[in-house]
Amino acid sequence: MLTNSPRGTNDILPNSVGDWNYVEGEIRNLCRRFGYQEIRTPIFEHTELFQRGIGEGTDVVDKEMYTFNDRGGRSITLRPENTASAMRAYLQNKLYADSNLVKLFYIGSMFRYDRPQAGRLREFHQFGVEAVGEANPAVDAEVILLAINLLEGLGLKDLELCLNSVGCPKCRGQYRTMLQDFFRDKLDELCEDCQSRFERSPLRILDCKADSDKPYMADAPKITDCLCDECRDHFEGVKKLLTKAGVKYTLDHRLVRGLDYYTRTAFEIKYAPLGAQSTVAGGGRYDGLIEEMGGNPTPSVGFATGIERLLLALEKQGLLPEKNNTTDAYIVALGENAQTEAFKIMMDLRKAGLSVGMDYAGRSMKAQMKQANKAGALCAVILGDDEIAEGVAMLRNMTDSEQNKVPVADLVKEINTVVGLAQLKKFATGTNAQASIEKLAESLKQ
RNA sequence: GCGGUCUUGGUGAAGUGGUUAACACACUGGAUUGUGGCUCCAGCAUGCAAGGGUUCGAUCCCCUUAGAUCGCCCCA
Repeated sequence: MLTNSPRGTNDILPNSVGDWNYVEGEIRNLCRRFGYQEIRTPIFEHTELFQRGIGEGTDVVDKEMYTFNDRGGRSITLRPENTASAMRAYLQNKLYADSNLVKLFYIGSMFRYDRPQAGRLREFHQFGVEAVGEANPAVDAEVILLAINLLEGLGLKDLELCLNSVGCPKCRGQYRTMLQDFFRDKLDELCEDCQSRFERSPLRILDCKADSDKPYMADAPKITDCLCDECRDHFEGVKKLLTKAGVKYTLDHRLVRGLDYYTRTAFEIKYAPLGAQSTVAGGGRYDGLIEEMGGNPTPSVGFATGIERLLLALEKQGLLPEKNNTTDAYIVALGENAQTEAFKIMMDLRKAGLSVGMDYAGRSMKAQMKQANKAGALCAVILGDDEIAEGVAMLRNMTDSEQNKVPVADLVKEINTVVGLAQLKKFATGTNAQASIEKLAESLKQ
C-alpha cells in the first residue's frame, strides 16, 4: 500500500515531464495567438456547483465525483471538469466587466471516480478553453479551430471532427417528447440500458452501441430536423465558417454529450487508434450555464482535451520530441584535495550560467569519466593535485576527445566555446553549414 | 458499476509441481599506476503482485485481495 499510488493515478516522472512541458508549451503558444488567457481555479469546489452546473442525473455527478465533507461540515468535491469552476470564477470576479467576450483557458488535474483503463484515469489532466459572452457562431468556429490547430500543430493525422447541434431547451424539449413517442412502442425490444434511459435522458438512446438497437436508429427522428429557426441558423453559421476555413467535419446527429449544460453546437474530435477512449477533445456551447448559476444569461462555448490521451496519440505516431539531455561540463576530480577545489570551481561555473556536474562518491577516474559520458557532458574538466598547484585544469572536449590545459580563470570562456560549437552543429543542416562550422572550430583552436 | 485477459529482478522477458529461476539491456566493479563512448570478464531476483489453501513439496493447481489491460458504460 505504502509503495503504490492510489488506483487510477500516475506519477509524471522526469523522463516524461519533457513531453508534458512540450505539449503545454504548444498549448500556451496557441492560446496566445488566439487571444485566450490562462485562469487557474481551485482543485476543489462546493459540491453544489457541480451538481447544478453539470446536472444531476449525469453519470459524472451521480457516480464519478470525489465528494467529502471537510472539517467544517461543508460538502466539497474535487473538480471533475473545469467549466463550472471557470464560470463560477467569471461571475464571482465579475470578469464580464472586462469585455463582452472573455476568452479563458486552463490546464490542470481533474478527478473522476471511474474504472481506469488506458487513456482513462481517476486523476487526469485537461486543457480547456472557454469563450464567454458571445452567441455568434464565429465563436463556436473559433473554438473548434483552436482545438484542431492544436492537434494538427502537434502533428496528429487521421483525426475526425464530429459535429452536431443539440438545440436549445425549447427545441430540445420538443425533440425529447418526439423521441419518446417514437421509442415508446419499441421499448420492450431495446436493450436494458436504453430502457432505463427512456425517461432519464432519451437523447442518449441514440448513442447506444448495442447492435440489436441499431436497426431502430435509422428511422428515429433527427434533432437537426427539429431545431427551432434560431438554432438552425446558428448551426448553419458554424458549418459555413468551418467550411470556409477548410475544415472537414462529419455530421453526427447522434452525438450527444453527457454533461447537461450543452446547447446548440456539440463536437468531438476523435483519434481512432486510441480504441475505446478515442475522443481526444470534446466540447460545445453552453448558453444556459451561467444563468443556471445565477448570472445574467451569457452565451458561451468551450471544449476540453485530455492531455494523457493527447500524449498517447502523439506517442503512437512518434511525434514526441527527442530527449537529448546534455550537461555543459562534468568535473572529474582526483583525490580529496582536488575534490574540494572542484566543488568550488563547479559552483563558480554554475554561477556563470553553465550546467555542471561532478561525482561525490570519490570514485576512480575511469568511473568518473563514465559518469561524464552518461550525463551527456560536452566537456570534462579534469582536476588532479598537479593541476591545482598550477592553477589550471585539463579541459577535454568529449565529442572530439581533444584536450588541453586551461587556466581555471579561463574555464567559463573555454567551456562556452565548446558548448556554443556543439549547439551550432546541432542546428546546422546541410554539408555546407557543417563544413563552415568545422572551419570555425579549427580557427578557434588556434 | 459489469464482463474478458494478464501480473516473474531496475527494465524487456524465457521457464518448470521437486536441490543453483534462462537470456538480453540497464546498473556496479575490473581488464599495468590519471582519461569516457567499442570489446572482454565479474557481480547483480533466498524469490516469481499480496494473502490464504491443496500437496511430502508450488513461481507454476485452487480461492481471496490489489493493480494493469481490453471491451461495455461514461468521458477527456
